[in-house]
Amino acid sequence: MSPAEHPPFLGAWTDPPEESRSPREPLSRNRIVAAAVAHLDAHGAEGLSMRTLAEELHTAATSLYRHVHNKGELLDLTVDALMAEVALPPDDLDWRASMRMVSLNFRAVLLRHRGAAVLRGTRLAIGPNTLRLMEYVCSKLLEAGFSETDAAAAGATVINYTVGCVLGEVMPTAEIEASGYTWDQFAAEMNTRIAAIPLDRFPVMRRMLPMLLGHHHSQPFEYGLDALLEGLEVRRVAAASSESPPAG
Amino acid sequence: MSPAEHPPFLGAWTDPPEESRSPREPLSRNRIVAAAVAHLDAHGAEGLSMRTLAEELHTAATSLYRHVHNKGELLDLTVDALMAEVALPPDDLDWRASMRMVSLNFRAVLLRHRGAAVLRGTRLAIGPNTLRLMEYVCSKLLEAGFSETDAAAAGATVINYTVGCVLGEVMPTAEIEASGYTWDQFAAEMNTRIAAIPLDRFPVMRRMLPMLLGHHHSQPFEYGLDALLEGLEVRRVAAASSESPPAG
DNA sequence: ACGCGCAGCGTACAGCGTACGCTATGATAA
DNA sequence: TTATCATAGCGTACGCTGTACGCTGCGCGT
Repeated sequence: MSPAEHPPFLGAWTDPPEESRSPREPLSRNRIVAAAVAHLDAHGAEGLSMRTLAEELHTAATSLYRHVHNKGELLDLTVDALMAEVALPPDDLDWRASMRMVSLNFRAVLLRHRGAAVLRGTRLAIGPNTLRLMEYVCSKLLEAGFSETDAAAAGATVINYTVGCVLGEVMPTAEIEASGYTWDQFAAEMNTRIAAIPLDRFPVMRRMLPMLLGHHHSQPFEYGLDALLEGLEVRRVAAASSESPPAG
Repeated sequence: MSPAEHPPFLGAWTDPPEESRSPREPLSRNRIVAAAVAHLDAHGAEGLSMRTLAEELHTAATSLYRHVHNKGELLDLTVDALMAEVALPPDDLDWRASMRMVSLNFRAVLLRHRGAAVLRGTRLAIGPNTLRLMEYVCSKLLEAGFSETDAAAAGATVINYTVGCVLGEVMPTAEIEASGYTWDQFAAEMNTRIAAIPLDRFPVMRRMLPMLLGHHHSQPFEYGLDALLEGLEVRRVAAASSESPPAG
């Protein structure tokens, strides 16, 4: 039973490169999704193909289809998997602090996974982790006194605002990475592109575009978020007081 | 010179189907972009290929490249072209009414062109029409008394909120159209999918998901928009009063 | 009348998602 | 132990994509 006993016409016995001796843990949805997240993080939203993904998993492209109906489903699973990373605030915070924190955490996760963030903007992926997040947001709003209609609107508002902002923040940097520029080169390029456009039709933008594109830090995001929450609070107390006016 | 004089071995003389007698107006960026918008409106974000687009223009695919560097540029031009449709409010409105109106108009345009709306969420297209819109928003905010930093943040907030919401509204309907379901079938499908998920872990969502997905009307959007504007107003007056405190 | 520039196009290629059917492996029944 | 069978994995192939390249033929300047 020693290796030498194998008939030579089958070829010299060499250990098959390593994968069949430690028989490589089997494929699974989770392993595939994890690899997809990693690939998106490393190489951005473009250029994730079933073939390259399979290669990273030391597998054939078509093998993936045993675990995933099609690429679309894989992307949806990937988006939902990301949502699991969003930490939910502790229970004792009031609704406003909770929404603030969940929005910031959400944004942080999306910025940590810029490639997948674009997908979250584009695809409707309602999986368990997404539901967990929305469940938290809506129930917190309900228990704070928002009506069902208002809670739905307010929750959607917070989430949509967050996603919209992250897309706005991610797109420029995605563009930059794609073009191989540095931030400064890109800013210069932008300036020349602005200068090229009918010259003085946009005096304000000429000064402010860098500010609008260069969301490196979270200050503008928080500015809008806090404004939004403040407005929601006003509506909440207004609704609460008009709900039981005879008591007044 | 009558048609009958043409030598028969070239085939019987029939008018070349019509395109070479009225020699079809020449290709141009504008014509291509217009066709792209039309195609996106008619067939959704998926399935816009250079070949199909060329076919609609009675042209070969590669001819398009005489007027457009690549597909990406075409998509950017398309998005920017859409922005021209956003009507700007009359001059005499105050900043809040202006922002409200520009946001509603913006949303209306994106909903009118659902296919292209997804692109606006994904691509960074800074063309003249986009700049015109941002120029208006920012200058209105500046003249209302926002500082440059705050105007940039507030403007970005309004725009990003609008885009984020529209994406949230468009995605479900896009999903529906793609799957060929009706709205009711989709709702039912969603309910079964929710029911399939670990059953009672999401009691709130079970009731509220239809509300969250079924944004047929603009009420939730306006709810959040008005809240946002109210919060921005609070910040504006606070900044204005703290800017000249010695006068108090 | 001639020549040239350039819009338009035909062909070709690499890469994509994925349907289909074979193979080999590991669990189960006898 | 041997025989059976389900199924994970894979090789091949098809139709589609974006687009590089080089030809063609029309329209304008001379």
